Amino acid sequence: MYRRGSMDVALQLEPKTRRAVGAPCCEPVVYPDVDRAQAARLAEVAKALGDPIRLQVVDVLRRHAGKVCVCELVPLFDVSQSTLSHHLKKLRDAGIVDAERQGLWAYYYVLPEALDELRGWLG
Amino acid sequence: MYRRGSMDVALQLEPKTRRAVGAPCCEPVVYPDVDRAQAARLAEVAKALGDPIRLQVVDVLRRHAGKVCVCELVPLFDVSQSTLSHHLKKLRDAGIVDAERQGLWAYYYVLPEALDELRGWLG
DNA sequence: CGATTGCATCGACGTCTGTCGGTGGATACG
DNA sequence: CGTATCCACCGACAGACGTCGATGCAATCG
Repeated sequence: MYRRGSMDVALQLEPKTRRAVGAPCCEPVVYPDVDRAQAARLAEVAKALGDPIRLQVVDVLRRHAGKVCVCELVPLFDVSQSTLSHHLKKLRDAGIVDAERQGLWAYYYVLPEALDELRGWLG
Repeated sequence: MYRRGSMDVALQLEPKTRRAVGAPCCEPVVYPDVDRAQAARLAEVAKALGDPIRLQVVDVLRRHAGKVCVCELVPLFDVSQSTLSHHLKKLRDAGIVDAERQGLWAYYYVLPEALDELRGWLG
């Protein structure tokens, strides 16, 4: 529903010219707030990836191309289990991963759409 | 110098099997710390993009495909000039943008390499 | 020269974040 | 049943973050 072209902010940025003293530097440019929602969404995904541990978790899940048990994730990182659980929640909240409980274990996997959105914006 | 393949964490993630009680859930997996540096770098870039204003600033700069004066950026956002300057510094520190002073004005532009790195990791 | 402008930096503030140890609930084993 | 295990959640706490107004500084204008 977003994504019309890419994220067209549609700015009129004129090359700057000398201006009269007392006049403001630049004409104010109207900002289409349609894209703010998408910018907020993209930033949310980027923010979730903005921690080395979370980024590596996503990397492991993507590479594994399957569902990975939390107990396999924990020994990969030098943080406590509760901290890793906290990171996994952040990734879940950002819609980057999801989990599936299976008996005693929780299996995590990547939801590729969120990453695709970001990659799409990156070009 | 990084980038060997992509970011190969080279994990041995076996499908989980039933284990004996008293034994730990999973064998600890050695983690090659070569990739931690790259993960830290990617996370640094992602973190810098993890704010809606900064992401939109980068969007404007990329779309404009040229150097944009700070005074043209300021009216686009609902934050003070000092706040925007702070965000621009964050983007500079992350290596995503750079600036060039020209007389009284500062012109910002995107350094595409940082974004390329992240896009490369995203697949 | 003095005044003004564009921009970065400083100091302050409330909030968010990453980390931990501890706790609790659900499930599985014996 | 009791016990052990996996995992999410709950404080707590130090540090980082986003924001602002004020200040500083260089460059330009008159």
